[in-house]
Amino acid sequence: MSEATRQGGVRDRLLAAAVEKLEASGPESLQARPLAAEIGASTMAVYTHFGGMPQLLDEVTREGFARFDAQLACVERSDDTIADLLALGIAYRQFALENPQLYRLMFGLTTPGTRRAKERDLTTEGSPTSVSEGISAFNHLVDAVTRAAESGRIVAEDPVAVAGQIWSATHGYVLLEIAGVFGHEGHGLVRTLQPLIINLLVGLGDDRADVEASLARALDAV
Amino acid sequence: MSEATRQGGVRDRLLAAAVEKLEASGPESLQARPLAAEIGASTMAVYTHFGGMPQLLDEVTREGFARFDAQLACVERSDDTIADLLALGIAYRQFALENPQLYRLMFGLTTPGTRRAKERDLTTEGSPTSVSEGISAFNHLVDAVTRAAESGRIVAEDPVAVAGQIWSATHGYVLLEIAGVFGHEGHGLVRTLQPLIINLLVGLGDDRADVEASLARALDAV
DNA sequence: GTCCTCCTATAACAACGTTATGTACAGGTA
DNA sequence: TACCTGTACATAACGTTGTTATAGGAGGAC
Repeated sequence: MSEATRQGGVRDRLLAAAVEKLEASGPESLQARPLAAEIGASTMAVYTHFGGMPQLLDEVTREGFARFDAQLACVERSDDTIADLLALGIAYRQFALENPQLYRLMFGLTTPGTRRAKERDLTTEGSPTSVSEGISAFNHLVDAVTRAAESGRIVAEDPVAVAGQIWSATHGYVLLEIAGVFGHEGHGLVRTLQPLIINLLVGLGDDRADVEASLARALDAV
Repeated sequence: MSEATRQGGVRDRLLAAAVEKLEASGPESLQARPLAAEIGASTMAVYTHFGGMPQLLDEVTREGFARFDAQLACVERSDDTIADLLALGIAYRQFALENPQLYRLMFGLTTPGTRRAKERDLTTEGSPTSVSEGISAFNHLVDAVTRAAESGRIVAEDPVAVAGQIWSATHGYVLLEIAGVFGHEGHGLVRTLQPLIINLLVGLGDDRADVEASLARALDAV
């Protein structure tokens, strides 16, 4: 373990290997023995550094939200608040499609493969810590909605509720796209997600032509 | 096994026990030994009747879609096509909230707890059979959208695409509600789902007051 | 040097999915 | 009736999983 240990602690390398392996081979491949072997350590490393596989999964979830938050924070702001909102949605979808396994784990949709983690409650399965951290990523959306409302483009008396609506729509679409419902050639994006968000924003008070112009602007900004 | 065998075959009782246990204790509790013991049989019953735990999970998924389809089929039609559409959404949410574990399994969001089912592809994880059967349930929505478009309430040149939009929104909201994001007192329904669908339908061309009237009608019909 | 603490490797345990083996019971054929 | 065939079942075993117990070793405090 002489040279392997050099690049970061055992804990960090274990966590990094877990995140990578999750996306590569799915959650059921996150097993204590192969994971530890991958970084040249023994199984005990999982228990001394995390306490067990469920806690390691929690840390993977936390790491996922951190990356998610970082990616959403990269979205720049312009004077077109709707374009900013749409750009946020584009970044949201991009993260989910690039990290589908991580995305599902983050939102409690992945069942922990660990057998003995039966104490988890169903309704709070998003894991208590991860939900509160997920709020950080959610706040990006609330901010964008608030700015869009302040700019007069949409009506949002309750920005949190409006953000919840947009979140629901995007979340649902992204999961269905990951599941392959819309086909694998990106047809779903222009046939479903873009019209969905456009229609929703029109319903929220914006003009359709203005939304489409903002969408074009957001797509160019990528 | 004298009296236990009487009520239905071993296969049916095994499947019924699996569905019940899934909703009661989560997917990781679907284990061969306890399941077989629950109906007074030995573990081999799982293999003679299903071939293994993954196939049993597939059958549970199929059963879920059958129940889902049956529940959606119960929604009656009226001359208010938007009210019918909303009633379908109400039934959709009701099924998902009453069978959250089954719902997540159906849409491939639950990782099979069985370790050796590694051959599953990520993009087709909705499982090949279940997606095609899920289309049956989806067709209820497409029909409702088509009728709403024909009645002139909304504009839907591509009813399948519009149905996909409504599906995405409802699916996403329901999953977030199951995850407990909107709190557990049903605030999410009136603050998020109802405004979301209303705004979406307004964006699709209907009048806001008409949508709200139809929603009231759909809620009364329950 | 001595002690203390943390981390680690090895080995073992219970439980899981799965498979192999032997047995009991059903239905057809003579 | 007697025999054969095949399906369904119970028992036991195998490999792998998460986890735990135990012993060994590295690095600082005094």
